[in-house]
Amino acid sequence: MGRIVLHADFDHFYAQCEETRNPLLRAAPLVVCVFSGRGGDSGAVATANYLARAHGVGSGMAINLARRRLRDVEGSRFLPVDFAFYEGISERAMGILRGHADTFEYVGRDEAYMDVTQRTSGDYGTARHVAQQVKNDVRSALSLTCSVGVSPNRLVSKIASGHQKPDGLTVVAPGELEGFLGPLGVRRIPGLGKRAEEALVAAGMRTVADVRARSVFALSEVLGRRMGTYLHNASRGIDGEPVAERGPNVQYSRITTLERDSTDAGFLAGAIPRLCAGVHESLAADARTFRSVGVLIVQANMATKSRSVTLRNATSSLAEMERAASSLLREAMESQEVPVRRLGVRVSDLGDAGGQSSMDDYA
DNA sequence: GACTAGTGTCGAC
DNA sequence: TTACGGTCGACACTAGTC
Repeated sequence: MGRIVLHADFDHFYAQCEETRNPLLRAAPLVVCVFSGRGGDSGAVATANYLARAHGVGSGMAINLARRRLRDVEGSRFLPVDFAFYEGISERAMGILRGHADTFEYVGRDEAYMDVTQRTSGDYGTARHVAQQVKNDVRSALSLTCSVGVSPNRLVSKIASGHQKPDGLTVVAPGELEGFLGPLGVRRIPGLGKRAEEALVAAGMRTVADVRARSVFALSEVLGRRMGTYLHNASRGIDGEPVAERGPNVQYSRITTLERDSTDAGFLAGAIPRLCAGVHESLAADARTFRSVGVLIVQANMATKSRSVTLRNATSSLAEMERAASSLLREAMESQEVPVRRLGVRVSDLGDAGGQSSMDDYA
């Protein structure tokens, strides 16, 4: 029996959350923003509803640019993100999705995979009903719409869920894989971003069908062996990755935009305690230890730099994290000529605190 | 050659 | 005319070591 995998993706999730709290927001363009610490409209767009998207506003865009695009649109609203509120809604949504899955995989606040092979006995008609039921349950419990893709694997279901948005339901049965994928632009393949797309277009490949026409060797020449092999399979709708419960984090980080660009090591060091405290809070909540500490620097020209160090022993000590981060920052700043815009701290090489570590370490 | 540590880049959400 | 978040995962590449 072939597998059947669902992928559910909530439409412009943060904007929809805001709309459930204030339904009047549905009537006009809505932009949910991450304002940086610099005041004014410094920051980026997290998401926008479909009325805003119709004016060319989308995720990742500078807030200022979004303002310009909606300058003449009456009633446009710009709201700051409220992650705690979205998280609460997400938990309830994920609970509903999980209830419809044999195996459930959380991907992010607004996205999940569900293996439904057993409960549908591998039948696509039944799977379509399950997908519709998922959508109905989410709508009646939370007043939210989501788009669902159904196919033999994660890869194609993910592409399918994005095929008809918002509120879509796209089923791609095993015999329809190549016909479904062929006309799509290469960028629709997950994991393939702007850079890879540019490289493929330069090599004469715009659609998935174009990719399929090339050998795995030709693709590897353009994108490297690993990506080439992945793309060769993806263009045929081949993906053997199982739906699996998410494992623990492999890293935790905090990054902040500084009040002003600076090369002053002392000023930058002032941000370290708060960043470390944030990282440590997440670490403590999950009872994890760390062995590697890193600092991240985003320069005023947006180029990035990082420095990291591996400690002798795993630890959960905030003081040790701060010491290591401060020293890495000092070291990085010695050769820093371009002003720094954003500063971050990251820990990795994680372990379980378990019983071997005293809770004093979390102090 | 195998392995590890460290750095930088890319991509998803 | 520009403008630009925060968090996480993965991997390419290099250098050093054995």
